[in-house]
Amino acid sequence: MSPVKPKRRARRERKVSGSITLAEVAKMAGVAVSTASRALNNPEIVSPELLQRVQDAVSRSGYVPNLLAGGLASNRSRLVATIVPTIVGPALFSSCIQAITDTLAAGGYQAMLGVSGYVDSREDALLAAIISRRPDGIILTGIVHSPEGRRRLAAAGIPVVETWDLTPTPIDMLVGFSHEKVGAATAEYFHKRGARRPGIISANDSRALQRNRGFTETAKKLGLPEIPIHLTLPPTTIGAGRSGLRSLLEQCPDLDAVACSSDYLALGVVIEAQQRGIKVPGQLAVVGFGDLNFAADVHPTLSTVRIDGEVIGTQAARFIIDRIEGRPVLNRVVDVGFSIVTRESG
Amino acid sequence: MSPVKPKRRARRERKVSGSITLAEVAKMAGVAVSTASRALNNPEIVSPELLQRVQDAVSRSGYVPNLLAGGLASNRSRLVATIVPTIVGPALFSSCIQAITDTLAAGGYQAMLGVSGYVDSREDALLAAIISRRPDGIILTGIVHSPEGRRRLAAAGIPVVETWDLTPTPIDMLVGFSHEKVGAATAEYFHKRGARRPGIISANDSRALQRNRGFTETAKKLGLPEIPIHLTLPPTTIGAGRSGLRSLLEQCPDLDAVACSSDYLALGVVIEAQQRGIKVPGQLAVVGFGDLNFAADVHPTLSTVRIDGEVIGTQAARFIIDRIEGRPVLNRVVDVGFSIVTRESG
DNA sequence: GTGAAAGCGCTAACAA
DNA sequence: TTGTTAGCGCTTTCAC
Repeated sequence: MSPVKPKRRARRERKVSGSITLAEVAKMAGVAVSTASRALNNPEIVSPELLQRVQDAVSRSGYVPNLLAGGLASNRSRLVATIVPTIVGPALFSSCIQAITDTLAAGGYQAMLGVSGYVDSREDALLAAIISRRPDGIILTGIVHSPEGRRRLAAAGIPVVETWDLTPTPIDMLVGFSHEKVGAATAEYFHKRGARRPGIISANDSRALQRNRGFTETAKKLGLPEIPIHLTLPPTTIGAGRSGLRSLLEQCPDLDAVACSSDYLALGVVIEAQQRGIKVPGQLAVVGFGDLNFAADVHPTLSTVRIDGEVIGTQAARFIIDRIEGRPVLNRVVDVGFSIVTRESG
Repeated sequence: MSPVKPKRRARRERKVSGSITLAEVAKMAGVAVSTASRALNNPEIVSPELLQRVQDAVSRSGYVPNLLAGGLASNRSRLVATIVPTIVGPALFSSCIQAITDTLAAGGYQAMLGVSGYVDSREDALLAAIISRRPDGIILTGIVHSPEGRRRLAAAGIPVVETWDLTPTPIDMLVGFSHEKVGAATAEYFHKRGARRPGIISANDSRALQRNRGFTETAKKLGLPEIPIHLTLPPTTIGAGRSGLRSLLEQCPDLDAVACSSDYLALGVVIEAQQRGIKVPGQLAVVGFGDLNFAADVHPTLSTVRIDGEVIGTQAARFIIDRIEGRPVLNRVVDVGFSIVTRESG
């Protein structure tokens, strides 16, 4: 019986990218593709001569590697996704994101920023889109609220770092600080400085609410009266601070201190107070949150809670890199703490 | 002669991703991979019954598509990269980026944000990293300065939109406004309102410098004296505005108007003026740039140049989507213009 | 409408 | 060291 000769199929017609491939570079350099690949990824294991020839071919051809293909083959994308709720609001995240980007870049990874918005469903969709791209790690600024999202993340088996928040049940790794302690410390701060009727102006987001809880509970222990709270929708603006103070004063004319969930709100409070002839800090003490770049430049200068976003970002990126590169991460939770910066406003 | 029997090689050992693949979904649904693929990407061409079976299998297995593989095979990544110089500085970009993200998401594309920093070499490196990921389009906020970068972009054959600037030689598509005209309009604005000794406080970046040029040239035509300029390094802050005014007043004590390259600077000028007992707008008119969210909330409210970042972002994203989807882009350059918002400060 | 299989460009196992 | 080649998981021909 004659052997079944496989039918020779015509070569499939496929539209190709058109750009230079590693194979072409290899041919130019007169080496095998694998050698060219090694020359680019592990130059130290290639003989100097061939290395040189490959590098020449690369620069002559203008070759740009296709990381989609590389990632698929190696199962490593060299991409670390960072999800932020917004880039509009609290400029507080900015230095953190910058630090993440820089630290990752230094380690040979690329940061990919995704903006989730404040809607849970959007966040889930973004998460799915991101996981589809098989990043080597994911950094979340703020917790993922939906259980669906958390499950997806856990299932993906990708290193995850949550930031800004010290939640009791992290998905994987965590770097942040205790919002409750910030609130408690602020209440003590006011109390120590003689305030007897403090209030709160705060964005209606979960982290700010945690700080409020810390504040009110401590205030109670210190024997302060019920704390009036004015909530405002994010993003926090100077305007919201102004109207917040108006509303708080209506509820409570003898207000003598305000804790704000952002420096923008605090600045708004100061401006509104000045307009009304209320002396800050004489009659009203104001403490903000974030130590944004203007806090030391306005008049009066703003007392505020300072968080080191850079430290958070750097640590988060390190966590991811360590995990990717197989180094053991002993302590999965890092508390970076905070400090209250005393300036003129309170 | 007996046919050469190809030696049966042992199956290669390869570490695999471990996650569910389309092949497994297909097997679960009892269909071919190609059918499963079609069910996900072109549901309308698959029979309702098989479609249902595939969808069931997807949800039962928790399948997450691998877009690296998909992108490699289809030569379309569904990724649009957006490069921003920074996310710290002018919050002006924020609404633009948000609009880009939203518009792309609505069209089924994902926005990937890259932060370039202000260093050219960093920008080039980022560009290379991004092109390696084969995005379907690239949106640049601000021009790419290095010729190397421009060449790379052109060579990549990826749709490119430049934004914020109306340069004479766009790489591809462009949406922005004329910074020179902004400067000219500001000079005219001051002149019309009676200023006789205007000055400029401005960041030392190319766009702000273009506005300065427009300002000084128009001022000259209007017969105004030489314009004193104080330059400051980005990012623009309230503090920089304050010291800027101090320095300008030293050079030129009879200053009666200041154009600032950002609202932060303008607010700093207002604060410094108040500290010195200079009346704004009585003795000093101040105009900012950006119409940031606080401009209407501070006291006095800030006159400023307003750019609609949302329009820019939406248009940029539309450009990209149209191009990707093969719709003809007739007009590759869009001027979105600007307006001067008159408020209390000038 | 469905299935088989040939790639996409690259990495890595294996052989030499 | 270097070369050969089998995949990575998917899309898209091509054939039925």
